Amino acid sequence: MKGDRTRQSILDRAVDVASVEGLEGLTIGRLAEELKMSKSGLFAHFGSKEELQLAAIEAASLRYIDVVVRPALKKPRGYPRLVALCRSWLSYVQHSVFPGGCFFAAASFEFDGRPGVVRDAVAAQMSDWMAALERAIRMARDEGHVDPKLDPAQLAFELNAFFFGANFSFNLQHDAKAFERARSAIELRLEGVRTPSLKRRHQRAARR
Amino acid sequence: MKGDRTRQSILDRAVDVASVEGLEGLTIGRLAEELKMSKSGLFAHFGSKEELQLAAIEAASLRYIDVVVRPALKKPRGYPRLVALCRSWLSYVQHSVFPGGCFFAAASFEFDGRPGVVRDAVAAQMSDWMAALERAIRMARDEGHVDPKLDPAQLAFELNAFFFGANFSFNLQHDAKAFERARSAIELRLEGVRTPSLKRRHQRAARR
DNA sequence: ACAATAAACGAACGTTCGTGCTATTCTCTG
DNA sequence: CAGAGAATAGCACGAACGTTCGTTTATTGT
Repeated sequence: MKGDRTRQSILDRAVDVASVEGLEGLTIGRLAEELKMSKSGLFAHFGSKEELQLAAIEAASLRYIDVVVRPALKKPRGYPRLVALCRSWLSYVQHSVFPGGCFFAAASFEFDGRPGVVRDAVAAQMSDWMAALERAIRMARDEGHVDPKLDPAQLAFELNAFFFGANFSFNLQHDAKAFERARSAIELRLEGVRTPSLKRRHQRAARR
Repeated sequence: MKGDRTRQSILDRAVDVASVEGLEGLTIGRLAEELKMSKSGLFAHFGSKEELQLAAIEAASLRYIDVVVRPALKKPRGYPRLVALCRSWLSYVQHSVFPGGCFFAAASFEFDGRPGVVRDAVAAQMSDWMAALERAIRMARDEGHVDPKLDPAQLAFELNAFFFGANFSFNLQHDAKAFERARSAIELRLEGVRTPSLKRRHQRAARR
């Protein structure tokens, strides 16, 4: 239907605006102006600002999954997929998939410390993401690619922190070395828990 | 002057509100209401909302330095001071020095991707903080407490990322293990670059 | 093609926003 | 203790906010 297409184009724009101005700073009037439609026409699609915010979070999540998660799932489970996930996260920020930096990082820091359904939705999305990251790590452990004593939640915490750090250095500080820093932090940590691969063992054995 | 006292109490409240609602969400009317004074009376202290925001950033910085930086400076330079800095950062968030979580983390993610003097002020404060952190690391290196090949800016990036991660896990996710996670991440990293202390060398030598 | 339905519009609502004025009250100081 | 100057209050402003309304224009199914 026509309405669905319009709704989608509204949300595409809303997500971009919100990544810059914040979900609270996102305004119906401004959005309508940018899309050259009436406030009331736009408003009717959602019924309230809060519903618009929730829909924007949902739309942002789809884009996020498309750009960050899905490509990494093509890699074989275990270490390669985990590395791919980290790589695609950094490139997701580097290529400004959301013009204001990572939508969810921004939303997380905007709504922490404030109650409400919007905050709950943001927290839920972040939990989903952290769970996905943790799952990738657990698989790498179960495949024997990393130290079996490794706590997946702990590593997920650390990797996610590096992602936030990269987003911060790149978008606020405009640090040219932002991704270099993040990459080497991640690499050091991952190499630290990696178990020597069969291939490498064979290589070492062959050398003798 | 009476005005100075009033101004200070306004800023104290403004900083708290802004840490929850954001610097943009901070509103003169609401602030005046909470402080039981008139909008215009409050307004006269700053002349514009932007000036209020800048003053709030300044006030938040003073509180931050007081709570995070200054206590750590009492420790001897080098590794002890670096550890103290990390500890006081975590406790600063744990004790909700700002009710909405770290003021500067929130402001950083609110204003990244948006131009203007407020953003510049936030970025400058964060640069100062990162420089201070880096300095503490460099001292530890110069004192011979950590690996001389260590890049201080790199470690500062990583520690700061862990701080953001702790703030996120604690304030948005309400993860009970937030600080445990952050602490062990920090400890692992610091122990990794630490040079064996003289004391420990003596201990090891004595054991033989 | 026509009736039914969906989508978009324009105008207005009451509030709140930041920002000016002008007047009043308070607080220091001589 | 009086007068100068700072601090605060009161009121009004235009603009923007989210929201509601009745109406008009498009799109759809038959």
